[in-house]
Amino acid sequence: MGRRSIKTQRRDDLIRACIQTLHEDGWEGASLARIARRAGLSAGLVAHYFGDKAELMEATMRHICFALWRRQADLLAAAETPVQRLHALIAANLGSDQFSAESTAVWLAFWAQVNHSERLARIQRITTSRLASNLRHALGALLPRELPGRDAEIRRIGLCLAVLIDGLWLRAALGGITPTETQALALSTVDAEFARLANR
Amino acid sequence: MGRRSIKTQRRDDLIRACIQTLHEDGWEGASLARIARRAGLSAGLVAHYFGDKAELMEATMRHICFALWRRQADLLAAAETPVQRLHALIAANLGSDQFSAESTAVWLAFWAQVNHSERLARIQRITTSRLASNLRHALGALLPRELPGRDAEIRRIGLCLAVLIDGLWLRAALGGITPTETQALALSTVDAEFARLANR
Amino acid sequence: MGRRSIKTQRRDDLIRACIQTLHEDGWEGASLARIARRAGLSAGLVAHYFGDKAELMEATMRHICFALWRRQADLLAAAETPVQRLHALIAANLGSDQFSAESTAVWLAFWAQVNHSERLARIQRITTSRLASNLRHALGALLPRELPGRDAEIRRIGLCLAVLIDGLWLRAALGGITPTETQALALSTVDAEFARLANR
Amino acid sequence: MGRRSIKTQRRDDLIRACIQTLHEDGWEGASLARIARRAGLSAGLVAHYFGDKAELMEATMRHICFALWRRQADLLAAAETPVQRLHALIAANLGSDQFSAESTAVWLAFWAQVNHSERLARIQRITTSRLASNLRHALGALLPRELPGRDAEIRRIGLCLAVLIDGLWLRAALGGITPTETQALALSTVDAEFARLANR
DNA sequence: TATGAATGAGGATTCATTCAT
DNA sequence: AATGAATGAATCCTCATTCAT
Repeated sequence: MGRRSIKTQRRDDLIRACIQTLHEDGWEGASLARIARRAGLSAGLVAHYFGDKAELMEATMRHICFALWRRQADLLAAAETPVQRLHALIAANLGSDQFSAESTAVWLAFWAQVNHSERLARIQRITTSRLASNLRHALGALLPRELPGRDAEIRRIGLCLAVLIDGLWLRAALGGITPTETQALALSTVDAEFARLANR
Repeated sequence: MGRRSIKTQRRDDLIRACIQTLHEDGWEGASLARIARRAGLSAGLVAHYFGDKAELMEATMRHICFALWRRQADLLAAAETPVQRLHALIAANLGSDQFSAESTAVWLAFWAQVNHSERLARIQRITTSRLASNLRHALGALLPRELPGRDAEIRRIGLCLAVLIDGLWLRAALGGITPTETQALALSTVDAEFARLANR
Repeated sequence: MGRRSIKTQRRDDLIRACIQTLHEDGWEGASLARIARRAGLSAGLVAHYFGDKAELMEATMRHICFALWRRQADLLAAAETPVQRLHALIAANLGSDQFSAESTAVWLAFWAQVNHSERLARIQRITTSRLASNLRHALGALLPRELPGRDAEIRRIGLCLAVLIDGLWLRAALGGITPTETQALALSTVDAEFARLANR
Repeated sequence: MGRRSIKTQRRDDLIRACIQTLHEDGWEGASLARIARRAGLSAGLVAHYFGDKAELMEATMRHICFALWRRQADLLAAAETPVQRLHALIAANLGSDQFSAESTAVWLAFWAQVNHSERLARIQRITTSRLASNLRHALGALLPRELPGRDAEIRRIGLCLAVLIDGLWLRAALGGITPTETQALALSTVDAEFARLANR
């Protein structure tokens, strides 16, 4: 399969530099000059490969999302039981590979832009709804058929978990939590919810 | 009651305009000129009253935090039982007065800056730890003394609630949730945690 | 009646510098930096006073047109007979005050932009049609009522004179003619047209 | 007759694309990238075939001039009487083939550059003086030998016609005239001049 | 012959900030 | 207390040009 084309290579370099710069300097500090310099390239090349700063940012956000989606898909594919599938989703979202200082900081930067860029908003909506749908699907296989208010419970627990995951990313981005704690927290919340259902 | 001094009045006008501008135009779009124009003042006045753009932003964040802190204090003061105190905290953080599109959007903008401004970071840390401490205090009065691993449980449930609240703010800022749903979700999560404890 | 306001003064300075720069460096060479430097101001001030480069250019074109219109109006007002009115129009358009190297070069620069700026096109159309209407009006008082095809003749001679004037401006801008020759040429063309009418 | 060399072909493609781009986007909008894209070639090729943007522009102006010169020569060659020769010149300059929106717009773009490029100025001077000389020659055969002030009259009418032609090109470029009107106007001006001479 | 990678300069524009009034 | 004049730096972007392949 040979070497990647220069175009792909350069785009990757720039996206990687963009992520690093967003992490270290924030959205405001992420000027094209700085990003390009970090990538060892000239600023003009961004226009050449992305056309626009906005497009570079969009590509960067998509890059981060793809990594997360792929991770989810991989872990889901390896899971065999419903419980494993639920744990796979938690592990994918809170695993140390995605849940790094860089990734979370970049997400934070993007979240702040979402309301002012329809393009970014779209990517964010897709990511959110994909996780929600995966969670509901996994929960659906776990809750007994005859449970009263089953659908509502699925939605509620799914939303709770998704919100919890967002909150943990946020906290990680703000520097108040370690990856290892987070999975335990999410898992015990699942336990608690099941306990509540059993208690009814 | 007397008139507020002009200084206080102007500072308030500018902070209010700053919030509105952050909401509508985001951090990047919030230039001093725009903020001042919205306040009906000239751009030069910001220097007069705040010295700096950074200081205006800091004051704005403090303004938002104060409102949340005061709300928490008010509702806590009105609560009589431990359960009411816990509900008061949830109501203060997720009540429709704080949990508005404006407030959440402004928080989002600030979160993205926190890692690049020690001053903002300090305010954020105070807010976070104040809520955490309030939550732990309220939970401490609810969990039985003899519960094994009591302290760890308090910390865990407190963290879970705090993270959930952050996640809900985030989601509200991104436009995927209504205020009314959120309190129910938080309350039912509390129920679930208690159910889990009872189940052990 | 007192000094002009700073705003008016600065706008005038910039417009004057713009004209000079267009003359010496052409449209392409007329960067904001160069214009501002010639005016002894900083480049940022253009935004302050005009908002835009396009608006500065528009104001500059309007400035030139105003001067021409005013000159026409002044000379027309001083004219007493129909013949004097016709000569007044020629004198206004080809007089040495408007018909200078600077003015004609600026017109040349603008003409080249007219097809790519609706704003400039509008100003150009107004100028053209104002001269045409003035010419037709003056000619109307000169041609005998009973002349067959009178209206068509008025339009034709008017157009001929207007086109001749444009052509002379163009030639002046390209450096091939002196102002004094031009009025004689225009006047003799008028004579020729009248001779043709008398000959019929 | 054989195929034209690739070099000639490519140069022609680029010149044609340059004309079209000057027409549609004006001098400012005519970047090498855009011109090359319209020609279906890469931007780098311009350097290969012309060395320079300036040289491409020069070649383009020469291309337009050649077409006009050739047209004049063809029509002159077909003319048999002095009057036909004069009409031939008018027809060549105001015929619908040269007098098109494209051609006039390109001329306009070039005129605006002439004062800032000696190379372009030279081409423009040649074109102007060639037309003037042709006109004077044709007029010389028409005016009676014994006419007092004959040489001055030739120069004057020649200049008048040349200026009129320029003015008509200008007006066509600015979009205020149709080709068919123009020849009639030029011809009737010639009539008028002759009437004036006869009247003396 | 042709491409497109790469650069660096230059342009318009925005903006926080300072200062005289 | 308040304005708005003025600056200069920084940002994004466009572009002509060069060069390796």
